Amino acid sequence: MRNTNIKDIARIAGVGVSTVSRVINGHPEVKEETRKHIQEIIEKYNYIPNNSARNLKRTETMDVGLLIKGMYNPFFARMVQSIEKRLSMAGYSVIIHYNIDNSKDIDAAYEFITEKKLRGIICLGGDFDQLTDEDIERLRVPFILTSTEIPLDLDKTKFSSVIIDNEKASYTAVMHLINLGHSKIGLISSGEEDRSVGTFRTEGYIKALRDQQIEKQDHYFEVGAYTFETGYLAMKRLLKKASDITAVFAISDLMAIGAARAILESGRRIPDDISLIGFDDIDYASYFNPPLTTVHQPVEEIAETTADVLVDILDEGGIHRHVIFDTEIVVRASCNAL
Amino acid sequence: MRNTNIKDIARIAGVGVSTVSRVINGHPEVKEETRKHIQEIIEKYNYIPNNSARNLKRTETMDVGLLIKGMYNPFFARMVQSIEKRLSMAGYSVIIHYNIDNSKDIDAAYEFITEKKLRGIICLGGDFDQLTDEDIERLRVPFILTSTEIPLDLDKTKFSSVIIDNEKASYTAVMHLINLGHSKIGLISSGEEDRSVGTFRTEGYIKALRDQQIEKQDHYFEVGAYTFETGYLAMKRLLKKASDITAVFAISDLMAIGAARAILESGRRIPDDISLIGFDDIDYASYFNPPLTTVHQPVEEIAETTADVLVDILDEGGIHRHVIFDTEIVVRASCNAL
DNA sequence: GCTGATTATGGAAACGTTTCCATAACTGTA
DNA sequence: TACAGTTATGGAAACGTTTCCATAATCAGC
Repeated sequence: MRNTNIKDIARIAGVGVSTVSRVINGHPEVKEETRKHIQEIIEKYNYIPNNSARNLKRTETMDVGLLIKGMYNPFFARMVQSIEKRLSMAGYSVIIHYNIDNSKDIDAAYEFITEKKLRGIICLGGDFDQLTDEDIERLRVPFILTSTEIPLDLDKTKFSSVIIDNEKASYTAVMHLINLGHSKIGLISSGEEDRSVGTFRTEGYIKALRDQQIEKQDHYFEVGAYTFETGYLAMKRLLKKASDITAVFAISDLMAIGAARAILESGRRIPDDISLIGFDDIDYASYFNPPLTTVHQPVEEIAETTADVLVDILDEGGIHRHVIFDTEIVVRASCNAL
Repeated sequence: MRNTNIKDIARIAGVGVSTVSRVINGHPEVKEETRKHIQEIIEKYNYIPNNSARNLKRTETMDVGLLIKGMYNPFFARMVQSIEKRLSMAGYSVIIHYNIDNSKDIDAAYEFITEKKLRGIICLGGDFDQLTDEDIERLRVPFILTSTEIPLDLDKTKFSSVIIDNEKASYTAVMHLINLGHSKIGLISSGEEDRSVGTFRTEGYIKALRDQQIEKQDHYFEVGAYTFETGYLAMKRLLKKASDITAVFAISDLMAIGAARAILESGRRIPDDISLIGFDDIDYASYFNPPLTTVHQPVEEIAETTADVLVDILDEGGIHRHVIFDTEIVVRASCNAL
């Protein structure tokens, strides 16, 4: 059975197709009476415009892409939900895609956009250090980065970003530990090279130590990949080679909680023997035992802003912008004064 | 600048549009030589077919919907990722939507399908107890349920489901506690009525007690909503009115971990004073302190099967089916023998 | 009631595909 | 060489909209 189309409605209502089209799209130049009449017919016959035809004619879709880097992560999951909510309220369909193979994130974005004819794209995480102006130009649609680091030397008017200052956030986390009297502070960071989220959080750690004239020890440093498992493993290595540390900063809550397991397994207590601080402030953090002190990211605001920026550009012809959110330490029970 | 279209390619290649179309769609009746030639032109000009036009002509899209019930939940987040992976490999775009308002899930599904012209829909969670055959008929596209309970008296040939036996799983969890010597067992379930996931898990609890001739105590029962917070609050109430319980079964890990916080805050220890068992086996369960004994759901297999069923129906004309996965208790450190 | 301006409406082209149908170009056989 | 049968190709209609342009209807001012 063929679906009813605009012609059917026009015929039944005894008007032209253009008038029906105008009613559907809320154009003002239709007589109130006619509008009502057509509206009724539409309701009665349960008519829903064909999106493909619409998109074809308009030469654009109402689809936006959400490219998510890496494996499952509760912080990202939270972002996805809030972004979707906002975007769908604005009438857009959100097509998600996880870039889990190792293709360059920018290439994944390009393919995603062209293949699905997306109107815009939001990248959640990912590594864009090698990004060039040409890469962005090639995309042809609004490009928004979030939860990642943005490269230097890029034309800032050609893309948007909604991020935090990772170095600063990290600095305050380590300062928190130092203020508590710690100087033997382990670091569980991520293994990336280039200017990534991980390297900036590492920078913050280094800077805090330097500012406080604490000598940086290379063997206090270990690497994971933002998961429980890798945090656990990194902590085990750390405990073996740096058994004198009194505090640990893990650059994600997942890794911090993984590390906690290793600490506990070794017979040490948190925070009595080792203080522990994480990063993100995912829900898990406050419900961990002991409740985890961590760096809070305003995930809800970040997500909403990210979506709003895209909608503003798409619907209102807004310009690209770069917003940086503040983070704050939320003190719970996983750190002790020395 | 207009995008290159099939006519451009045809003109440049010196062939008809239909031949180009045949090449694009891999039809066999094109001479190898011609195919090669056209292929080259396509590559050279970076031509990508317009999906809207294609969809319009074919009168169908390549979009499938993923309707997610309720707020952020790590179990669902995990499912989303695996389902997307599978579906996108099969060439489908996955449009997500969270049904967070209180509209009936089946209505949300209907709107989602018609509005976006979806080829099929997967519902993650949600309440479908009032579902009728007519509701499903109205959808007109393959309808797959997962992580929910499916109503009785429905024509099973008209939809698919990929689920677990909630009552049985719950039964084994409580039996585990009973076998450990517990008889004063608190229950933190969900507040739904009807035949929902929560009621079935409650049923399993009741059945286990009955089978072991343990009298059911109404004040051992509390209600939450699958979140840390509600689990915490439920446990606080439970502790107040049923301070003699020696074990608690929470029907989701999130609630179990929330409950753990309340137990710990009250000065009691886990498992020494109170044994605790959860449900789902999210990643966090094994990294909680103490590691949480829980009911393991094979989330990866469930997700993959769900996606595969949909693809099979869509691409191979497969029939609807109903698969039930086994669960198992994974014993960790949150339960003690009495 | 006439004019000119304004408002409301209808017709048809165009968006970029796919596919049916017709025909051209080849094959192999007699 | 002629023919039927196959294979390869091209043309054009159709999918369901939106929007431009033309025209019909209405209105205000005299």
